[in-house]
Amino acid sequence: MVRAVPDTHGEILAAAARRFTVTGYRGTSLQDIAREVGCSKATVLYHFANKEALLAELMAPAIEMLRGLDEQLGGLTGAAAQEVAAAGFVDLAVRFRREIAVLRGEFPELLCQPAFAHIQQISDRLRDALAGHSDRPGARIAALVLLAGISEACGEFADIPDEELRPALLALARRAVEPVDVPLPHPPTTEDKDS
Amino acid sequence: MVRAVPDTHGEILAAAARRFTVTGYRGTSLQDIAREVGCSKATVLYHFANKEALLAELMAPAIEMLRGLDEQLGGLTGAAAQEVAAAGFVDLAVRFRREIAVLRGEFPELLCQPAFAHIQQISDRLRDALAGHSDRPGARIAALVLLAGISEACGEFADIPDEELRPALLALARRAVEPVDVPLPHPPTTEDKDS
DNA sequence: TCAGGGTCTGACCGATCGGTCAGGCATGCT
DNA sequence: AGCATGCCTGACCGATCGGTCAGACCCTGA
Repeated sequence: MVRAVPDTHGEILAAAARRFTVTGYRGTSLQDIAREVGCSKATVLYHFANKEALLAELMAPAIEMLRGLDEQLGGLTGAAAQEVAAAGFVDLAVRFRREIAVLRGEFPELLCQPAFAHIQQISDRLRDALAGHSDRPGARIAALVLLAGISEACGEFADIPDEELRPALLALARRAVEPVDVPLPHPPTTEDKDS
Repeated sequence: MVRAVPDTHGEILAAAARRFTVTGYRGTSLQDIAREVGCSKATVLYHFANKEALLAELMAPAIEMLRGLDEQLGGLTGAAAQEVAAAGFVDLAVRFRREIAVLRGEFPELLCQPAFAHIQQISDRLRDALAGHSDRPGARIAALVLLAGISEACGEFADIPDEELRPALLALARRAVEPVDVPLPHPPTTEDKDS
């Protein structure tokens, strides 16, 4: 036994992650987290400035990976952007499915908080890339449904190992995105948007 | 002017629908709804027994349609079940996108309430049908992502007319579901589950 | 004119929320 | 021994939540 040091900070973080995935961010009180750790609510607030700071520290790795994907997507367009966006987001969703599940349905309110300032813009760009930067409604709808569906559903795949979940989601994403029409021999007419 | 009768009941219902779609069920207080209507919180609770009853009356038509779809799905299997489930759920999502958006992320807690007792089982059967009643992980994952994605995203399509949204979602659903392998001339081997 | 029922309201309730604060209690350094 | 520091706690705070209640305000019919 090298160390019996309690590491309360980490325990609180882990307990919060567990509770948030079950009852959501707003549905979990600091009292709940403290009870799960076995300490007082004041102790939770001793280790974290406030509830939002707890969430921010919990989401930091996922957000960093999302930011990295956004940079990769910077110069890409069309089918290349679709492929990178799909593979990158599937990777992110599989690895951080627990963290993403925390945001279940509370995204709109949460990303108003300063800690998640640019997430909305990043996910907008991610959706555009997945749609092949097309403005056809079908492409945008498919991209939005796919992103929302993977985000929403990945939390329920806790029993499926990563090496099985990842290819299944990726195959689904490749089927689901509306193929971009650039490689067609004859360029599309202007009526395409209304079809 | 045949009637200047206020119809406060209906106004409260409409205001609640508006607020719920923006800030969610738990994120909307009775005070918020009362403020939007222009009456007191006590008036809201005069017309509705409690907050849950308000939600139940708001969701009733959507739930009834979902129940009807469940009955249709009763005797179907394979590709037929997939097609009916996809078309039926897309119809439901398009028509009741506002109501479905209310449940954003609060599904797990809400369907514990007695008013939504059997919704969980119905949506489970809907997912099974969409997966062609296959137990392949890929099929179940695709069905779950599709249902969650449409539910989650449809609330953001307020600006897209029904006649445009419906075929786009239906085409996406048909692309996204993993095809059931019954009609194949050569029956699949047992390794298919692991591919 | 008055009684009665439907509609609405302000005041209030207990519970719970996130967050603050003074102080207790070890431990280790001087 | 005395002191400082880090960790933790119970008690408390104001705000807000869903919900209750007695009574005011109409309108209508006898």
